[in-house]
Amino acid sequence: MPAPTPAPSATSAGPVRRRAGRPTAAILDQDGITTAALELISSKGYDGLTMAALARSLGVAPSALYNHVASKDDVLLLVEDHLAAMVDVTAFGVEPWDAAVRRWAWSYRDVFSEHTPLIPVIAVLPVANAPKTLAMYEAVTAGFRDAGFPEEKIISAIVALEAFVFGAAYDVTAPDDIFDAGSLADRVPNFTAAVDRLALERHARPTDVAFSLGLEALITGFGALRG
Amino acid sequence: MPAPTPAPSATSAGPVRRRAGRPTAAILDQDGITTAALELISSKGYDGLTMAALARSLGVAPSALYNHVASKDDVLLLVEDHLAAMVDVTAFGVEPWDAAVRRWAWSYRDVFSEHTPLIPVIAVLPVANAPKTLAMYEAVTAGFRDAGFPEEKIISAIVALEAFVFGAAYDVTAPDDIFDAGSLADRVPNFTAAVDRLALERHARPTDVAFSLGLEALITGFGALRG
DNA sequence: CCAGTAAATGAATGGCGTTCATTTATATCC
DNA sequence: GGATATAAATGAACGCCATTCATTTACTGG
Repeated sequence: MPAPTPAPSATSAGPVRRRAGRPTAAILDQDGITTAALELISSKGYDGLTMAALARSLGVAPSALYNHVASKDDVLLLVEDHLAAMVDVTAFGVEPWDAAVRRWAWSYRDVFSEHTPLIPVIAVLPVANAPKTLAMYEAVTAGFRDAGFPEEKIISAIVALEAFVFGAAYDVTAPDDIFDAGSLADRVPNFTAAVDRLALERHARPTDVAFSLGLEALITGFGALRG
Repeated sequence: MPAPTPAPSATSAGPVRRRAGRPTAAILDQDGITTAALELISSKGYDGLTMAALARSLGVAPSALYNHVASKDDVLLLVEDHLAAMVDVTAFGVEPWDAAVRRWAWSYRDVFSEHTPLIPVIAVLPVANAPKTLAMYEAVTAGFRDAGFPEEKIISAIVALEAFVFGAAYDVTAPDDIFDAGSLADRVPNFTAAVDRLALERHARPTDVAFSLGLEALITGFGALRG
């Protein structure tokens, strides 16, 4: 009898109720799969994360994974939810609103800049199946509300900040010379001059300068919305 | 004798010089490949854009494509560069700076929200091989410079705006109920209340409200940097 | 007319995610 | 305590993918 396909979920809502006999000690579970996937990603990168490699690192046949996970995208969702729990939301309710947003956004960007292949998945998948991600949103929402944000604007502000964070996460992964115009440089003099001028500044990583610039503008702009 | 692999490029720098005899009328070229790819994307989506399908739509064997393109990523770069030319930069130098940025950013987001699978490619690939993309950057850079922007901040500001645009492009594609917490709703009361409150507003698409909110904050914040 | 060469072919390769009939091992019910 | 129900594991497929390469085709400059 074929095993039923599990519903897509980053964390199952506790153990499934048991009707009749079943093995006590299953080799696989979602936590183990998540851990193995994270180890594989950190050692071989996302190109190395294949269902076959994941199964091999767990000492199991690839098809066995499908008893615990509906698809490879479901594995990515498990990983995403694990990472969401690593985003720093502890400043909300402790530090002032602007400092809390700053800490959250920097940490959010740093976590996902190492995991940009997840972004297309996150952006499209409902949060209902990602409890830790949901917990992050809850903390941030409460922080905005307690800071006097009008309730109807909170989600929009978070969505805008998140969009900026995801885009900035990609930017971190870009090669240093991405803006080198090469042989076309003389066709784009203003752009080339601006790129060269920025290169003279030796303060911080360009990607961090850009992130700071945008984030501070967003914090200032959104801060004015508070009642 | 095997044909040489073409260098990755969104548009070759004119026809390759001819040493000896060669056919005058090649069936394929980069323009034709780009056009066929765009048609395929618009009819079948990015899942339907395979090298085999692309070749079939051009009446050619898949391997023939590799005489004109180095890889599938190279095809995506061709498509990206075509789309970059559709982004509206005409307001720079004509309308005031803030209005020009507004037009550019909205148009940039709208174009790429239909082509989010390109974003991971764009974010990593050097602009040297994408002349139309480079032309867009040139127009925007000149607009910032003429508006009195300090030269060392121009690229950072553009990068920040672009990050926001790319993230927002993903947001456009998200399902309407992406923030439905489902059975976990009572665990995240603040978040659920804010989501419900936003749903009461019936003015515009939520994704457009969030984009406008973020973009106006960025424009205001960056506008203050002008000399 | 011959030599040179870009462009097209078609077969082959290796990898991928996923499916499914089957087997294994156990916990509960009678 | 034996029969039963069932979740979990297996291993062999499947279809699709991007890409490679030896070979053929068709043209043109010398």
